[in-house]
This record gives sequence, C-alpha cells and structure tokens, in this order.
Amino acid sequence: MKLENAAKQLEALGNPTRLAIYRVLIQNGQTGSPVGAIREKLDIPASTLSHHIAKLVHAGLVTQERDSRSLYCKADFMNM
Amino acid sequence: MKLENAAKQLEALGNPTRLAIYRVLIQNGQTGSPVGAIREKLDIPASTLSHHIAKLVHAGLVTQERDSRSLYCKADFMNM
DNA sequence: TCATTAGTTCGACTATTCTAGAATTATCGT
DNA sequence: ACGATAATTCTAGAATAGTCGAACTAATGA
Repeated sequence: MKLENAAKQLEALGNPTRLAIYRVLIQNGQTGSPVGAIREKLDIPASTLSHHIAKLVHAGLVTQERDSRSLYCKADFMNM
Repeated sequence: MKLENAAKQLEALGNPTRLAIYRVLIQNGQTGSPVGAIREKLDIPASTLSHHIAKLVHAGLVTQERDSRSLYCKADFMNM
C-alpha cells in the first residue's frame, strides 16, 4: 500500500496549521523544537497543537525525543 | 498566502482516490485522459469521480479541455 | 427532433476532522 | 512531598469532506 502511505503524508501536510508546524521544524533543522516553542511561535492552544503534531508523527513526518520536561520535535526528512 | 496554496495542493493529493486519479493522469502525460477512461480504470461512480476531479482542478493540479463529448484531463506539472 | 453518450450538479446522508477547555500525566527543583 | 512547568488525553460541539443515486446539461449523430 504505497499509495495509501503517500496519501497519508500528503494529507498530513495538507492542512495550513500542520504545514506551518512542519515549516517551523524545518527551520530548526537537526536541533528540533520543543512543543512549547512551536506553540509560542504559532500561538495556538496546546491541545490543538498536540493533536496536529500527533498526526505528523503518525504519518512519519516528524520524530520526537524527550529532554527532561521538554519534548523536542524534528522534521524527519528521511521518511519524506 | 503561499502557505495556504501549498496546503491546498497537498490536501488535494492527500486523498487516496485523488492521488490515484492524479497518477493515472501522469501516466497519460501530455495526451491526458477523458473522465470516462479514468472512471473505467478506477471503477468509481461518476458523481464521486467528478467531485474529486473538480478538487484537483480547483487546486491547480489538473487542467481540462473538451474534445467534442469527451473532457480530457491532464496533470498540470507547471503548477506543481 | 430524438436517442445516445459524456459529464456535472443536486441533495441527502455518513464519517471524519478541527478546535479548544478541562482534567490528567510526567518531570523537575526545592 | 509539593508546586511549577511541559505536554497529552478526554470530551464534545462545529465544520468540513466523502459517497452515491437521481436528475440535469452538453454535444453528437441519425
């Protein structure tokens, strides 16, 4: 099901909010960005943001790594 | 609003049916493919197909040109 | 003009997505 | 253990998307 997977990734990016999130992550490159920093930059409620990030992660476009209290998100270029 | 537009195109392709339609059109290159031929290949109801094609056209990913009774659809690479 | 072929639009329905407040979990410093 | 900070999960309403039959419009040929 390669087509399904491609559609899933495109669909994930096919939402202005999620595309904005992804852009922020691209700008932050390897370092990535904690959820809170994204939240400040885009100014959206935490729950909404969390929901969108989960979709990006699910689509394999974003990876997450915890550093104490902060959860760093990175754009996963390989999986593109 | 460049981001909105990019999102619109990604969203248009972010649906298995529409991505399948787009793939068919890519395979048919410059010649394009009449709606009916797509319908046969993918085996979906005409109304559903028409609805999806309209979205692709609206997103600027597909162009249409009528040749007597047949409406030829082409993938618009330029606009990608 | 009538029948046929090619597509679209309408209308009704179901399903999914988006949004965001409230409650909850996890981690840390004191 | 407690308070503060970081983020997720729960829940539910509003909005949007997807599906498809039936009716409609457009173009052609007899």
